[in-house]
Amino acid sequence: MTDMSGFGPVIPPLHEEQRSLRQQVFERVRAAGCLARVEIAKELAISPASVTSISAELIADGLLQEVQQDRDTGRGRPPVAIGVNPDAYLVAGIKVSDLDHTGVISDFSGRVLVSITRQERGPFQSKDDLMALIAGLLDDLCRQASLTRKDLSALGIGMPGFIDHDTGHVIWSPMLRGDGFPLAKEAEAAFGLPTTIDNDANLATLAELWFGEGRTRKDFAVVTIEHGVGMGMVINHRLYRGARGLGMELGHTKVQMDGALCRCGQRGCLEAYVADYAIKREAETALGGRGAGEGAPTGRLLDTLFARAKAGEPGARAVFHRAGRFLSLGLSNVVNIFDPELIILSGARMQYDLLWADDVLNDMRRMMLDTHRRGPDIQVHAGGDLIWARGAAALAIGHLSDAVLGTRKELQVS
Amino acid sequence: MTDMSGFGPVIPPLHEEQRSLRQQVFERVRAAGCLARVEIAKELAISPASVTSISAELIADGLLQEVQQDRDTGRGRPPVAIGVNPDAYLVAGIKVSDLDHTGVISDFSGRVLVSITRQERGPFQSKDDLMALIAGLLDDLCRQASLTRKDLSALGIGMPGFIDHDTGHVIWSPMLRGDGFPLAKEAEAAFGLPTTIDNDANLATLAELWFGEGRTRKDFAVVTIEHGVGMGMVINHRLYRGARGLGMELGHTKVQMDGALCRCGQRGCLEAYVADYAIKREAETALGGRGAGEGAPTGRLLDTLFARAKAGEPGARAVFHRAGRFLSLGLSNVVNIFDPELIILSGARMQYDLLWADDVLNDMRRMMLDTHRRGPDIQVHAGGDLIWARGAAALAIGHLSDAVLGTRKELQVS
DNA sequence: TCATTTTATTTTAGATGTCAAAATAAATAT
DNA sequence: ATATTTATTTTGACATCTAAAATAAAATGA
Repeated sequence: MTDMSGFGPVIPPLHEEQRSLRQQVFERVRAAGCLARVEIAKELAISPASVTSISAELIADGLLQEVQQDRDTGRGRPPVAIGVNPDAYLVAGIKVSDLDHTGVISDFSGRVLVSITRQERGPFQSKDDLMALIAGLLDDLCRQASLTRKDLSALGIGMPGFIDHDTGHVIWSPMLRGDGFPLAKEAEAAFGLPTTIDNDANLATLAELWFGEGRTRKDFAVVTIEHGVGMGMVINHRLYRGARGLGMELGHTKVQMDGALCRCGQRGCLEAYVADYAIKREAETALGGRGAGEGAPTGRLLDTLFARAKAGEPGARAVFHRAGRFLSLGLSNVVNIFDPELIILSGARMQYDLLWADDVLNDMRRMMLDTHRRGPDIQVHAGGDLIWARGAAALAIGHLSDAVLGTRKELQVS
Repeated sequence: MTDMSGFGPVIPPLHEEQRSLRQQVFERVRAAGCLARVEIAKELAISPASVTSISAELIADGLLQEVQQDRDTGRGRPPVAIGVNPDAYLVAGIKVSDLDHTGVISDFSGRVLVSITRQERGPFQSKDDLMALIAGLLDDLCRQASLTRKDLSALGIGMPGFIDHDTGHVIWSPMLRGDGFPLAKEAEAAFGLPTTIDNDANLATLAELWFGEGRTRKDFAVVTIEHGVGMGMVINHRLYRGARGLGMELGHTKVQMDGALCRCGQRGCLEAYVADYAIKREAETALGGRGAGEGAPTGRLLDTLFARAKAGEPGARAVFHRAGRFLSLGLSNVVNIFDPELIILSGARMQYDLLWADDVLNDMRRMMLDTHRRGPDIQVHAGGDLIWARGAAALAIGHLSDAVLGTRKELQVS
């Protein structure tokens, strides 16, 4: 270091991180459902006077509204609670995948108005096929809700693969044969809606952050087992997407040198031991033709395998046992890296409870560093398909409210 | 979700993250070395009027000063640059380890006034031994600089192990036989200096963030190979320590189920293949007694092994080759998780260039997901021992300047 | 040389956002 | 009905930041 070169981190101006009081008040009300002005003032440590003027503005803008609450208070003037105005905006959230597609229309308070679930296997070869699929889901949703696209204010889309949320580009997706393309931009053009996109694991994580257990947690990880293995990470109440937007690919971290073949073409990826397709290919061997028949869908095959394992069949048990062991190894790596207070195991495959049996979690704890503290809480959310679409809706609402609250500029479809 | 329960993340008030303009101006000047008022205004997108008043205040407080610069400008009134006042405070940074201990005294502008390096193997059994070691280093530094402890304003201490920076507790350290203890607090009491502590890998990372290549990078990882394998991660210009303060333990992520024995007692840790001691135990076998003699220090043994490998001896090469392969696997996991733009390999063992030979880095790139983008830059900093102590000094300066700038409260030894 | 131009900084006079304190409102308790 | 309690709003003040004008300090060009 020469004398005049300076030192210390070169931090860019912080305008983006600064959340205005206006925005903080809104987010606090949204988080609480409804909240009296006094409580807002107390929680944010600002004066009641400020809360009055800010909330008056937000109410005038139609974003918040006063809500009636049942009296259970003691003496004194009763507080009047403020909540998000559900009718401020409507948004759609859509998640497409290689088989299961889901969608919701949600109001501005996060309530799901209508939802759809559809199973439809590709072939999705071109981006046009994909756009058509999304358009179909969007139209079905609108029809079901007796709305038109014009009634919506934002759209969130999720899909598997490498999705660059920041730029709105699909870099690569197993659903897409060709090159990636700027999905967000094209969806905005096609549907006339400001569109935000993300990968499916991040949607599940957003759903937990916005609607689930993660709401009150500062940091947590969500690990999904579907066709692949995904992870989403919340750091300091925000979804962390990796330094350049494409990280958190737990499924492709290596757990074995020159190990099992992964669909990504490499060897030893966690996914190649734990994902859907990895279990399936072992199931075919283990069941030895006594399975659900040649060419049966993965779900049927795995269900059969699981039943056999539960019935005590050694071959079937061994398949789940190995998958569980590698999962525990992968989870211990997450703990050793991130030290989260909570890990949520999410996704339909979590119905196979052998994957997270006690011995799996004990294995994980054994492989964690001993720092004389409680390990992370583990929760399993085998919940329904709608999780994904609700995450997409959260994506849309988040983007929308940032746009509306951040600057006063009108939201524009650029 | 019921109706009144709210949704969206529950974010606590942001007072801590809000950096005052005062602080931003200071940090920008520090980062640049010296900077004219106009440029500060431009970079922070604030008015020159604000810069005038803020910088006047900072100069009056003795934190900044106007500095003379050579004129190379065109017409117009020449800008007058502002820089950190080096004499505002002095701090000490000390890093202790199982063998090599280093320390520096640095002025407020980060310049190293005096430094010491000492080799001294334990036994450090009790915290008293450790405190005595630190006291000795501190006194040596002061003597060498003709200062007393009272001339210093802050102390940063780093050591290997699980160090909880936030609470100032040593949870566990290989240097300590017994339980952990509140090192920061006890050092404050013993030396009369506000003390901040961290683990050694984080010091190396801070040194890069404050003084090195990392200054201009938003995100990067530092991987250290010493007696163990450590990692530090910078996310958004800040050192990230994991959700609960004890993460980033790359050395103990598992790269092999039931693999090689690690000094932590578990099997398959990356460290058990790549660290100092892991190579050493293979070296003893590979050299078969032709090494540096029974009981030779690790460094001598590894140097011998490296020389043999460079000379082409197959057994010696094989040892480095295996370590390199596992290192590449570990690094690819870092990339797949964090997607950093830069990875810095740091530490004295990086002088063994076989560890990061082209085929190792190519292996790493092969194991990274292909996202059609450039992989992370890789840099190797085999630099001197002072890195660690300078990182500790950065820790102290950062803490000190936050305290001085954040609130106007006088810094107090609590 | 000295007015002109250019660029940097400071001064000045608001605009804005926030708060403390006082005033008002709306309930319960006596 | 009146006092008490709690919530909210109003008011006036203060601090922060800005735009615009004024001033400062240099090079340029007559």
